[in-house]
Amino acid sequence: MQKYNRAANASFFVRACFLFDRKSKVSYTHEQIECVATNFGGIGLNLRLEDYISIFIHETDLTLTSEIKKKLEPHNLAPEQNLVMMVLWESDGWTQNEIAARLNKDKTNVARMAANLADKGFLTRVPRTEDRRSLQLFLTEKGRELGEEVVPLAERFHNQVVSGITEEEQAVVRQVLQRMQRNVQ
Amino acid sequence: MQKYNRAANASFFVRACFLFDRKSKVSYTHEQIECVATNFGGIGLNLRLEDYISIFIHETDLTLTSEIKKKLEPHNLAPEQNLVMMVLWESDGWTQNEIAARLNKDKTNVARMAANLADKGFLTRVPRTEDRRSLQLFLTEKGRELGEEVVPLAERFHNQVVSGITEEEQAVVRQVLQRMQRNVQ
DNA sequence: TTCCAGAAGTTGCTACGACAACTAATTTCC
DNA sequence: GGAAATTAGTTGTCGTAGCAACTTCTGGAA
Repeated sequence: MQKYNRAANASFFVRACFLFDRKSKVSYTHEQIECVATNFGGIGLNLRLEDYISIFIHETDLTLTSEIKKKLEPHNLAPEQNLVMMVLWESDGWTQNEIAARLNKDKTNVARMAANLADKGFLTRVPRTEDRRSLQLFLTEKGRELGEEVVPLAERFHNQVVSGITEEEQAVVRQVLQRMQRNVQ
Repeated sequence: MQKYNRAANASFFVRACFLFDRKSKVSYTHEQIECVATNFGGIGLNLRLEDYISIFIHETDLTLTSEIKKKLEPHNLAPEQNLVMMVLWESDGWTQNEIAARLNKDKTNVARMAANLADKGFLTRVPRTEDRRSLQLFLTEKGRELGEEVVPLAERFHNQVVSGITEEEQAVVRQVLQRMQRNVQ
């Protein structure tokens, strides 16, 4: 539950406020920051950690992943394993490589997830007769039944995530995140 | 480099288009989707993978992380290790627990990162005299010199990420992501 | 037909992230 | 003053993510 011992947070900012100038050349509105450190170390810092939007995106991702993880745990399913299952619930019989392409994931990880899901009895891995290198993934009855519970759960989670956020805002977020991806590639 | 063997992507969509109805109750604008599967399996799917904004956020995070990872690699620094160093470049002497609070990270992972960074010679871990449980992290000369190169690199990366994105758009993204985090907690 | 390039999948390794369970040091409270 | 609770840090485990190197299989070129 507790990532760090709570007192540390207060002490961090107390010491920061004590040791450093309260004023800084930039003003910040992020509420968790109580005061702004001035850099004495000689290294020119123009940005603070709170300014890096990539850090904020990362934290958001972790928060969302951690919550869906909790909801999936009772079903013996990890978040990314769930994505493999989601593809199969749309329709099964895809090869691991096709699943990897669909999910934009590394084939090695998809292979490990598929092996794990097969161990749990949610799917079977069947070598393709026309190409014995390929493994097709088919839902077992257990895997199909799992979908009856987990698909609604996933959709409820999505609705929870976007509740109170307008379609326009969602569109802006998608477009901006897409642009960020293009910007760095 | 190549996450999956490229042919699989084409084959996924070729088969999907062949097997499934091209029309669907919902229309999508995400360009990577060529056609829309209709669900035959009996499981009621109202959302497709492309609709889950959390998946999109996750992919964005992975893309950004992977790019900064490449840029940091020549400096023998991993992305999250870099965040620990960023805190220390602001000012050093924080305990591991304080660093964890500042970065909103699990103290176990901060401990391992600190040990790793100490092995690399970028910092030293000094037990505090007043409380011998705590380890304070201090930059070594090597660690301080690293900042001279890496801080500008990180700031250039941030500018690259947000280039062509207005302040207003960034504000919307921050506000929406914040709301999503609140929505699930 | 044989050989070679490429494709599908696997194994091993490193880096996180999260959690449980642990040691050791420090506070709290009776 | 001493037992109990709390805190800082560590170790182990599992689930991703990404990369290198490998085997096996396939299909195309000579």
